[in-house]
Amino acid sequence: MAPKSAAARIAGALRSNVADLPPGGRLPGERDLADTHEVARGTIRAALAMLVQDGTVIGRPGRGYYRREHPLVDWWPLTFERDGYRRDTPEAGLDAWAADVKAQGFNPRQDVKVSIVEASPLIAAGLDVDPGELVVVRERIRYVDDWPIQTADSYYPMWVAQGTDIMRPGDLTIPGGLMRAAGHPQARFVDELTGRMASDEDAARMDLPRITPVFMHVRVGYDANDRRVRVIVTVAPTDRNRIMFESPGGAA
Amino acid sequence: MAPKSAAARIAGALRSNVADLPPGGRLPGERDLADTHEVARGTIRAALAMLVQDGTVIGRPGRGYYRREHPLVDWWPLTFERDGYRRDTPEAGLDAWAADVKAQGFNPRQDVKVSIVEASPLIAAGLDVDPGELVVVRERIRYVDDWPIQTADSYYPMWVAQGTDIMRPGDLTIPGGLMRAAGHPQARFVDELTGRMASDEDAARMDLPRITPVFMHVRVGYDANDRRVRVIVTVAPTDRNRIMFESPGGAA
DNA sequence: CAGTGGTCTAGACCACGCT
DNA sequence: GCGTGGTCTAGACCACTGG
Repeated sequence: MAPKSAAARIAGALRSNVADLPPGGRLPGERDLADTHEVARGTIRAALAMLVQDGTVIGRPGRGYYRREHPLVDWWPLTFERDGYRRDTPEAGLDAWAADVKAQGFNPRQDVKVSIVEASPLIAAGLDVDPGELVVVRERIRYVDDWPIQTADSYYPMWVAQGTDIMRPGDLTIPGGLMRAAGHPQARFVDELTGRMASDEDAARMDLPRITPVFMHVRVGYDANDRRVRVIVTVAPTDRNRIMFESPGGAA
Repeated sequence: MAPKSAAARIAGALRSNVADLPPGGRLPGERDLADTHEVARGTIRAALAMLVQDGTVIGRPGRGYYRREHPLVDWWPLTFERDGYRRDTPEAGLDAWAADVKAQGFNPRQDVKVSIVEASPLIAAGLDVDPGELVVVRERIRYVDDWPIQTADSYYPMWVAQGTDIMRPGDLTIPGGLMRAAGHPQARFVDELTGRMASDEDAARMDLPRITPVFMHVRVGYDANDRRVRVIVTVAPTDRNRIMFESPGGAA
C-alpha cells in the first residue's frame, strides 16, 4: 500500500537492529552499513537521519551512532493553582523546572550567564520595547544527568531588572521566585509554542545534530498592571523533551 | 564566528529572493538555482529544505517551490473556564477548533471518516484496553481555507461509542459536545505533546513533504468516574500551526 | 594515525503535473 | 513530451575523534 523508499525500508531494518543493542551500544559505521545493505552511503545517511529525528539513535560526529540511553524528560510549562495540583511551591532551592525533573528521578542542573544585549525584533515585540533597546538577559542551559536538554533565556526590560537580583549571575534559587523578589510578581502569562529545525546556535549550545526538530516556547509575563515584565524563550529538542499539561473538562 | 555550510549560505540568499516575491510566487527550479549558484543540485535541495522546514516556502512535487501564502494558524488546545476566557460555548454548529479558526478570520472545514479498527499499542495504552481490541475511530482531516492544517483522530472504546452519535459519519456539530450527548461528559484531560518528523501517513493525508516537523498531541479524556473514555491524536505540521495558551501567574 | 560523520559533486532514473 | 521535484549512486575532500 505504502510504496516505501529504500531509505525508509533500511530505516525499519536498522530500527530492529538498534532494539537488539544495549542502551548506549554502537551501530556499525555508515560505510559498513552501506556495504551490508548494498546501497550508497547517502541512502544510509538518510535512513540514519530518520532514526536520529525520532530519538531512536544519537549521532556523534567523529565517533559513530549509538542507541539512545536517556528517556524523554517531561516538561510541564503550565502552572495551575487548582485542585492542589502540582508545585507552585517548589522545593527550596529549585525552580519549577528543576523540581519537575527531580520528581522524575533525574538530576537537573542549569548553567546561567547574565548579560546586557540589544533587543532582537522577537524580544522587542514581546517586551513592548524598541528593537535595539538594551535589555537584560539571563541565558540558561539546562542539563538532566549532565545531558543538555533545553535552553531557556529570560529577557527583562531595564526598568524591571535594574538593581535587582535579576542581574546577579549564577543559578539563583530565590524562595517565591525571582520576579516576586524583584518587585514585579506576574499576574498572567501568554504562551506561544512553535516548532522548527534546530538552528546553528541551538546546535552549538546543546550539541545537537542540525536535523533535530525543536519546540520553541515563548512566554510573555505580565504584572498586575498588565505591563510586560519578562519574556522567556525556551528551545527544547523534541527528541529529549515531552511537554505535558492537564486541564479541566469542557465541551470539546 | 559561525562557519556556515554552502547550503546554509545559499539558504540565506534564497530567503532574500523569496522576500521579494509576491505571496504564492514561484522560485526557479532546482536545476536553474544550481546553475546560478554554481553548486550541485543536492546542495540546492539542502538549502531549499531549510526554507521548507521553517515555512518560508512550500514545495509542490512536479510543480516547483512557491512563496508561502497562508499565515500560521493559531491553535488553542486548552479550554479554561476562567475570566470568561474564550469559547467553551462555541458558536452553534462549530467545535472548539473550528470556532477558533473562524475567529481568526479563516474558513475551517473538516472531513470525517468513522470506522472500527484494532487498537494500536499507543491507543490501547491511552484507552486502557488490550492492543488489538476493537475501538471506534473518528478520523478527521482539518482544512483552513481548503488547505490541510492538521489531522485529529478520536478513539473511543466500544462501550462508550456503542449506539451513540459517535458512530454517525460526517462532521457532527452537537450542541454541548459529542461526549456529553453520548452520556460520558469528560471531567478532565491529560495532554502530552511531542514532536517528530512527518511520517509517510502524515505526508499522504496532508500533502506534506516528509521533511516537515510536526507536533503530535495526545489527549486522554476521563469521565467523572475517572474512566478513560476518549483519546484524541492530533498531528499538526509546525509550518502551519502555532499552539497558544494562557495561564495564571505563579512563582515561576 | 586511521576511522568517523559532515558536506559536496556530477551525474542518473523515476513518478508526477502540466500542456 | 517536457519540466518538475524525489531518490539514488559512486565517488571526493574536510574536520574532528580516538588511540
